[in-house]
Amino acid sequence: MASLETRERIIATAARLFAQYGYHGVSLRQIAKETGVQASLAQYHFKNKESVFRAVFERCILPINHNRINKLDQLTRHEAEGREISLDEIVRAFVEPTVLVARERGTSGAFYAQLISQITNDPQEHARRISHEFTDPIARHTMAAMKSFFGESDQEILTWCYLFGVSAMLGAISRTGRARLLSGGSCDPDDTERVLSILVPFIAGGMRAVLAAQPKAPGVAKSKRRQTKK
Amino acid sequence: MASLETRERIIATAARLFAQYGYHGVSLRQIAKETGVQASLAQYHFKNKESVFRAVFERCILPINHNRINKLDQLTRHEAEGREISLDEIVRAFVEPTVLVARERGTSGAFYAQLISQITNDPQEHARRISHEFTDPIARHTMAAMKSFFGESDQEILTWCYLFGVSAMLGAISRTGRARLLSGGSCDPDDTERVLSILVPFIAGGMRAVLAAQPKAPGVAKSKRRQTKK
DNA sequence: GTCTATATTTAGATAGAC
DNA sequence: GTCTATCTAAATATAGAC
Repeated sequence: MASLETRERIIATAARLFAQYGYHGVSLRQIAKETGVQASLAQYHFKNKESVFRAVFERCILPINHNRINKLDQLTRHEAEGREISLDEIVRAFVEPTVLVARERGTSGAFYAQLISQITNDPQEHARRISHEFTDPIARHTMAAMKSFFGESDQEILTWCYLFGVSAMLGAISRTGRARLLSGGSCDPDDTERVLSILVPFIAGGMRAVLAAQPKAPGVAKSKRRQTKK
Repeated sequence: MASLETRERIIATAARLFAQYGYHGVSLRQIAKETGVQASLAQYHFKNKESVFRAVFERCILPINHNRINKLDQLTRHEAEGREISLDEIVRAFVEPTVLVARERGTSGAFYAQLISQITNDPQEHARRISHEFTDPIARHTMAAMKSFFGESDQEILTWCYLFGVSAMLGAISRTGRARLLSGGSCDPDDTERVLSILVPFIAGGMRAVLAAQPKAPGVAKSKRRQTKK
């Protein structure tokens, strides 16, 4: 087997195992064994566990971020051409790529979703480093796209709303079986369009309600803000 | 040192370590060492790692759940006495106890918050068992209190909204430093009243927006639903 | 690039002395 | 209840043959 092929196979196995058992729940030996290679070979291709995890997460997050940026930039272009953009459209642009990947069949998508879920709210150093490198830039990009709804000065509310939105999305993509269980079977986590049709208005509506509940900032003229209704 | 005292000290150390490094990131030996006892003593008090984790999580979740039930039942009583209850009040009743514990000073509250965050979206067996035992009952209790806002038949939307709300709360209590970082310092995660004043309308407003976006169920008379406005 | 072999640590768990 | 001692399994990591 060619070297590059082996590397790829190790990454695919690692994605599955890290998603299932978490960073510390998996050993390099286990990854090598389930890939069908020797442990020392995994250590030849990646020198340690963290670099395997980085490779896996990079594989997971790059296409999602690419997709998110494309959708956001497309909305920005439409706006420049005069069409009015709704907050719902921006929210959909930032949650849809992840939700779709999470429900892909026959790919590592479900594992990727679980990795994102693990990294996002984990306080550990290795998780913070990865989140900072791979997800902070796209966070800023998304927040910039939402900024005119929040008023230029309101970085605090914008940030909290973004973080609450991202977290809500994690509830939609993590495979705990809890939605089915608590709903008595009426929730179908695999029906992505249905999930998005609830998740998107939840996040966008939540943001609008927060804005409506805040006392208006004195220095910001009303005309400088976009309206928040659909 | 008395036996019960030692047991308690082990639990306190374990809470800190599990919160910091996750279930697989901690060994019994490490817990024992940092408690200042022999490893075999930890194995005398708890027979294995999972039972230590269970003891820690139980310690963490019982007072929070107790507080949540009290607040919800108080609202139900007020409603029986004729006062109209808002969705915001119910949401606050279910997020406030956790957010307050998460920001307590001088207790294990911050660690407890991180444990809840770990358990909630983790697909692993040990996490699912604990979540099922300790958090599903309170989830059903909370959803029952929200039911009249959603219509009796709409278990699906109610469940998704509850899960999105819980996840959004996790974004508010996990200590990743991301809020401060992305906001350029204007977010203060330790200002609990401020965080709640954004989190509560976010969740309640999200739920209202989801309800508003759904086509009305044909069999449910409008009079059977509570109004969803504040 | 892939393998065997091995050095070194650390893990979970138990037996038995006090 | 607390300790020492120890078993067994598994981890990371490296050296060196092919």
